[in-house]
Amino acid sequence: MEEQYDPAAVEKAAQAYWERHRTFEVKEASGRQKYYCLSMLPYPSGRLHMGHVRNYTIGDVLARFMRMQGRNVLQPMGWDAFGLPAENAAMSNGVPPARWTRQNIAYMRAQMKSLGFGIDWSRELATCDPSYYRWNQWMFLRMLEKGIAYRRTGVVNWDPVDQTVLANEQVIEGRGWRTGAPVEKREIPTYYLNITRYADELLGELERLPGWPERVRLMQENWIGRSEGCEISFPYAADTRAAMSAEGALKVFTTRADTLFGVTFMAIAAEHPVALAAAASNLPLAAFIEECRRGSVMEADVATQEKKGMRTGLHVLHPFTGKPLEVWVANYVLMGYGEGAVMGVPGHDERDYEFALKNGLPIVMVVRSKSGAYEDVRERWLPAYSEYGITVNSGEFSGLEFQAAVDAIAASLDKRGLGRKRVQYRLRDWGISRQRYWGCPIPLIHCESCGEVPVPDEQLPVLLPEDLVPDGSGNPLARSPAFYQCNCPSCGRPARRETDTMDTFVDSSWYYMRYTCPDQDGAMIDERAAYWLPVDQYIGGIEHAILHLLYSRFWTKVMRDLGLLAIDEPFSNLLTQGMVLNHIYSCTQTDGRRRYFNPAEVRSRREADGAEIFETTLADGQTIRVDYQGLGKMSKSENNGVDPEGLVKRFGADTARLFTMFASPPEQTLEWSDEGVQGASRFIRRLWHAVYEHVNRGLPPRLDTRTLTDPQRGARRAAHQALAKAADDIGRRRNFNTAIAASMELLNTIGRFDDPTEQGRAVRHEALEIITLMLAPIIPHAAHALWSALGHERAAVDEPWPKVDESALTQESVEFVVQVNGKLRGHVRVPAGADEAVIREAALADEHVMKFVGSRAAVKRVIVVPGRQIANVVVSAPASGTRDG
RNA sequence: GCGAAAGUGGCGGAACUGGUAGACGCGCUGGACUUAGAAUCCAGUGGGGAAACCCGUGAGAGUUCGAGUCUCUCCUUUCGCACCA
Repeated sequence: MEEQYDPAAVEKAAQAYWERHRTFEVKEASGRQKYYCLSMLPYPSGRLHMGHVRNYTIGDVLARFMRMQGRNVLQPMGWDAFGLPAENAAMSNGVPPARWTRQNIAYMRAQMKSLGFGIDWSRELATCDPSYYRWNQWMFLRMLEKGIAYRRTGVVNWDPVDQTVLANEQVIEGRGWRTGAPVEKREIPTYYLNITRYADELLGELERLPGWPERVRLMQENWIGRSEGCEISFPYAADTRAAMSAEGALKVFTTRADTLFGVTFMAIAAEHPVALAAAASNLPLAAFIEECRRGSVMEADVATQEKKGMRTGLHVLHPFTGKPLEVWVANYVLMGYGEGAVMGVPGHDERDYEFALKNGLPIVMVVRSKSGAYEDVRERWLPAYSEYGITVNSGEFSGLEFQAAVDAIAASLDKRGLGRKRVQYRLRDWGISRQRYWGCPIPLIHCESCGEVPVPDEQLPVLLPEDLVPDGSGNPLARSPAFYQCNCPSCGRPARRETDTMDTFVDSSWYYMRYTCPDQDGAMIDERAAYWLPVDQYIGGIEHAILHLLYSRFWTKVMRDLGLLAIDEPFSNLLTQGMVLNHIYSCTQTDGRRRYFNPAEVRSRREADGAEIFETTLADGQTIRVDYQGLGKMSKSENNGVDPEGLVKRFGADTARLFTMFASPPEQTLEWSDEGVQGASRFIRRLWHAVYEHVNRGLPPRLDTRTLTDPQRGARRAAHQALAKAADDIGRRRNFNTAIAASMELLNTIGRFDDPTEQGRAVRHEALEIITLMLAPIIPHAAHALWSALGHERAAVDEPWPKVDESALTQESVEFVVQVNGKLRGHVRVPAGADEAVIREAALADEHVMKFVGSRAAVKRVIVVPGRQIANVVVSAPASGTRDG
C-alpha cells in the first residue's frame, strides 16, 4: 500500500477492475430479489454540472448499498437526446443537432465514468436512436387505434417570421421572443393524448404511493384539480337566440349549485361563441374582446389583473325563475376551464362580488351561516360570504344545508334536462405536436383522398433525417421534400408526411422500461420488463414533480391497458434531490449591466473597521470590488457553477462524492463550500493514513471476543454501533450525511484507542474494515484500495454489508442521566437491566442530585425511562439553595 | 390569494419515538513540527460568569415530570399553484 493517498491512481485502478470484471452488468435472476435504482436521464447539454453529480451519486450510493445487501441491482443510464438546445446550438455553429448531441453524449459518458458510478453501460440508450423512438411511434399508433391519441385544431401563438409555434412563455408583450414580430393567433391541427381519461385513476392512486414525497403527491393532486359540481344550462332569451341564430342554452359549470338563486348576471370568456356572436354587431365589444385576447398570457399577471367586463346586450333565462339575466364578457373567465362561462353570484363568490361592485350589478344573499347569523354583504360592507351554510330566499330549496341543496337542485335540473352533477378536472389533454425538427416524427401521412393515414407498423420507424441544420425559421422537415414526400399507404397516390415531431416528454415517459430490454428489436418491451419493473427507487429533481412524473404514470397505465405491462405505477419510491447552491458575486458595469464573477475568482478581505469586502482581479490585472448577492442555484447566467471535471482532477471522484453526500441531506439544498470539499478530502486522507499505519505493522491475529479488556470492548462497541447506524441511515432514512458522520466519529474513536497489543490491533483491524465497508457505497474507489490493503482477496464491491455483532453492543453497566424537575443534574452508573428501584436509589444517592432535591421528603415522584436511560426526580418546590446561591 | 416545507452556534448541519441541545464537518483560537509557509498532529470553541451556576433552538402562550420536537397565535424565509367558477 502506498503511504500517500493518490486519488487519480486509486480511482483508475478501481474503475479498471470493475470494467474488467463487468461488475455492474446484470442479468435477470428469478431467485434473487431485484432492485431497480434509477436516476432521471440527463439531457446531453455538453458537460455534467454539480446537479448531475449529486443526483447520480445519490443513486449510486443506494445502488451499491443494495448490492451489498444482496439484491440484484440494475442501475442504467441513458440520454434524453431530443430537444430544442440541440437546434439552437446548430443555429449558432452550423452543426447538425445529431452530431452535436452525439458528441456531447460521448463527452458526458466519459465524465460519468470518471465519477465511478456503478452503471450497467451495456443497457445505455439515447432517445434519438431510431431503435428507441421507433417504439414511440408504434405506441402512438396503438393509442390512435384506441382513441387515446386524437387530432384537434387549436389556437396557438404563431411567429410569422420564424414560421413556428411559440409557447406562452416565449411571447413577450405580444411579440416573439426571438424575432420581435407581433405574434398571430393561428388555428393548426395538433395531436393530443387523452390523459384526462385517466384523471380519476391518476389522482386516486397517488394515495397508494407512500414512497413518494408528500409534496410531490400534493402538487400532482393540485395539477389534476378534481372538482365535483354541476353543469347548469341557462336557456337563451330571444335576443340571444337571434344572435346565435339557434335555440340553445348557455352552459356553466359550478361547484356551488346551492347559490343558484343568487345569480344576478352571467359572465363568459372573451373567446366564448356567444361573445363572438354578440361582437359581430357590436364594435366596442369586439374591441374589448380583442383587448382581452391580446392581454398577458402569464398566469401570474392574469391573477392580479383588474376585473374588467362589458355587456353583450344579450340575455339568458334563469332555469328556475325564468328571470332574464344579462350576459357579460369578463376577463376573469377562462375559456379553457369548464364551459368558459360562469354564473355570477356576487353574494357568495369573491370574484363575482368584485365584478358586481365595479359594474353596479345587484347582489343577492341566498346563504346564511349555520350559526344563524344572516350577514348581508350589501349592508355590512363585507366581502362575499363564500362559506357553506343554509340556503335562504331560494324558493322550494330554502332551508337546506350545502350538500342537500346541491342534491335537490341537481335532481330537479336533471329532470328537466337543464343540468346534472359532473366532475370537472383542471388537467387538460396532453398536446404532443411540436413544429420542431429535432424530435421523434409523428407516424402519420396526409392523403388528399384518404385523409389522415397511419404509417403501417412494418414501415416503422419513420426515420428522422440527421443531416439537416435548422436556421431558426420554421421546421426544416417541412422544407425537406425527401422527408415529407411519400405515397399514401392506403391508396398509393402521392401524399404528404406529417412533419410535426413529438414533445420530448413522450421520450422520457417510458425510457426506464426500455432499459430492461434495450436489445429487443421485435417489440417495445419483453418479459424482462416484468422482472425489473416497477422501478424501486427513482431519483431526480423536483422540477419534474408534475409533468414528467404524471406523463410517465399515464403512459404506464395505457401500456397496462394494452396488455403490455402488469403494473399500475412505474415508480415505487421517489427521492427528489435538492438544488446545488453557490454564492453569487457581481458588479455593475459602466453600461449599467451586471457582470457576474465565479466564486472561485473572488477573495474576501477584512477592512480596518472589520467589515468584510469581496474583490476579484480582472484579466488586465486590475483589482476591483464586487458585491455579494447571496446564495443561488448554480447557473450559467449567474456564473456561480463549479465544474465537476476540475473537482475530480484536483481532489478525485471520491472527494466529490463524499462532499456532496455529507454537506446536507439529499432532499435539502446543498451549499457549495470549497473548505467543505477540502474537509472531505482530508477525511479520506486521514482514513488512508490510519489504514496505512495499521497494516504497516503487519496484519493482526484473529479477534478473540471472549478475552477483550474493557477499553477493547468499548472500541468494538463503537464500531458496531456506527455500523448499525449507517445501515439504518442509508437503508431506511436516506440520510447519508449522518451515516458519514458516524464513520468519522468511529475513526476519531479508534484514533484515540491506543492499544498496541495483539487483540487491541485486532479490534482496530475490525473497526477499519467496518469503516471501509460502510463507506464503500460513498467512496468506492478508496474503499476498493483500502479493503485490499486490509488483506482481502475479494474486491470490496463484491463484499456483503457487514453483520452487526449484537453481543458487541451489550454493556455491563449503563449511565443514566438524572434530572431534577426536568433539568440535568447528574449522571449515575447502574448495572445493565437494573430495575427501577435500583435506578431510583442510585439517582437519589447522587450528591449532586441531592443538592438540588434538598431532602428526601421533598421528592414527589421519580420517573425512570429505561429505554432512554434517563430518570427525572420531581420535587414539589424548588429546593433551597438553588435559586439564591 | 391558496397550499406545502422550514426557522437550532460564526457557517453547513445533528438531535429519528417528547427524554443529556449543538453529533459530524467547516471556520476560528492556542500549541507542536518547520528557516518559513503549506500540509499534518494536539487542545479549546453556544452566550454570560472567577466559580457555584444562570441563560439559550424566530416571538408569545399552552399541554407535560420533562418541549428544538406536540397544540394555539403571530413573524420571517423558501418552494409550488395561481381568477379553476
